[in-house]
Amino acid sequence: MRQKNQEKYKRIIDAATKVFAEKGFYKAKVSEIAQQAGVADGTIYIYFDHKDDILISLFEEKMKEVLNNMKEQIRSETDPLKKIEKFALVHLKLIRDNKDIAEIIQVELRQSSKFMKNYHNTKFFEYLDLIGDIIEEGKERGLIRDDILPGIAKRAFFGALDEMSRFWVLSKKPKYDIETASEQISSFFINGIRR
Amino acid sequence: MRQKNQEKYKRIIDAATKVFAEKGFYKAKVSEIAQQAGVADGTIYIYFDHKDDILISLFEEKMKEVLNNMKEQIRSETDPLKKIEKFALVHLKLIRDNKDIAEIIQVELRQSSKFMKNYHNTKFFEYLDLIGDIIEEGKERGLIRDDILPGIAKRAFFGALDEMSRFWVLSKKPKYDIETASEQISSFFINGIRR
DNA sequence: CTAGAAACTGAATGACCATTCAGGTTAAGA
DNA sequence: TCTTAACCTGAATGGTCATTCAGTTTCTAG
Repeated sequence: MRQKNQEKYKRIIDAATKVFAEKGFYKAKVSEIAQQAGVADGTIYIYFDHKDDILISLFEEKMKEVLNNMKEQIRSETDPLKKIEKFALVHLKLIRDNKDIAEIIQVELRQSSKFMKNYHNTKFFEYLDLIGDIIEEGKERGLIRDDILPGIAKRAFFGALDEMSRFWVLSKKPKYDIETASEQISSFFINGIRR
Repeated sequence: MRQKNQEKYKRIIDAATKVFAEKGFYKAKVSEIAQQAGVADGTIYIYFDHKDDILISLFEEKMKEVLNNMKEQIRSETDPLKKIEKFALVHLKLIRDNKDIAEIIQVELRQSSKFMKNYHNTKFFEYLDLIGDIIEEGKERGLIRDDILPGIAKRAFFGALDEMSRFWVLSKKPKYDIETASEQISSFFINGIRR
C-alpha cells in the first residue's frame, strides 16, 4: 500500500505540510489536504489512519531529511567550534528555505507533546544531540570549558536559533539576514563556552 | 459587568489556565472550564465573547503580572550584567512556580500567531524588550561589545531560557535545578557578549 | 416590600468535519 | 477479452462542542 503508490503518499504529505503550516493542525481540514493533494477525502485514509497520523508521519519524514542534511554538512568541519558555526548557519538556512516545515516544527512540535502524550519525538532529540555531541567533543579537546553542561548548553543554543526562526516565520519582512543572525548567535555561544 | 463580579472573572481565567494547560486550547472544552470555575456554561459568555477571547484575556492578565514582577526584580540590580543574571533566574523561577502559565505561554504563544492572525501580543514584545534595554544599557556603559545587535541578542537569550523551560514543562523529572540552569545560561550569554 | 434590571443557568441548537463505506475504476495476469 | 483484487471516490453519517436563549434567581433602588 505505502509501497504501491509512494508518490501519492508523498503528495499527501506535501499537501499536509502546506495546509498545516497555513492553518495550524486543528484548523486544517482533511478535505482541504485532500484537495491540495488532488485526491479524494477517503483516499487520505488509505494512506493514514487518522488526521494525527498525518502530522506524525510528516514529522518523521521531514525530520529525517533535516537530520541527514545537517549531519552531512557538519561532517565537513573538523573543529568543534567551526561545527557550531556551521550548525547555526545550516539551521537558519533551512528555516529560510523551508518556511512551511519551519512553521510546523515551530508550532506543532510544541503542540504535539500535549496532542499525543505518548508520541516521543525521537528525531528531534537526535537533532538536539548533534549539538550535545559537538560540545562533548569540544570539551574533550580542551576547547570548551569544563564546567559547561552539554545538556543545558545544547538546549540553550538550539533555543536561541529557534527563537530567531520564530521571529522570521512570523514576521513578513525579515529584519536581519540569515548570515548576520547566524554569525551573531554562534559568536555569543562560542565565546560563551570556549575555554 | 467585568466590574460587578471581578471575582468570578478571575475564577474563570484561573479555571481556563488550568484546563488549557492540561489539554491545550483546542481540546479544552468550554464546559470543562465552566465546571472547573463552578459556573454554568452560559456564564462564561457573560464574561467573554468567544473561547478565543478567554485565551487572549488570559494572556493579557498573566503577562501583565509576569512583566511587572520582572521589572520589579530587575530594578534592584544596577549592573547590566547582573541584571541579565537576575533575569534568567527570575524567568526560570517563574516557570518552576507556575507550570500552568508556563505551559500556556510555551505552547499557545506559538499557536496564537496562527490562531489569531491579527492579535499582536504586545506584552510579549515588551518582555523581550526588557532584555533588549539591558543590552543597550550595557553597550552604552562599555560593558558589552559594540558589534552585538540587541535585536538578535535579546531573542537568543530569551530563546535559550525558553527552550530550557520547555524541557521542564514537558519532562516529569527535572534533570537540572533552576539555579544551575540559570547560572549556566547567563554565563554563556554574558561571556558571549561582554567586551 | 416590590418592581425591574442584572446575572446566571443549562438544555437545546446547529455548524462543523473526521471518518466510513457502498459503489466505481484501474491494472495485471490468464 | 475477462476476472478480480487493489485502489479510489465523495456523499452520507455521527459525534462533538461552541454558542444561544427562554426561563429562573439574585440584586438594587425606590
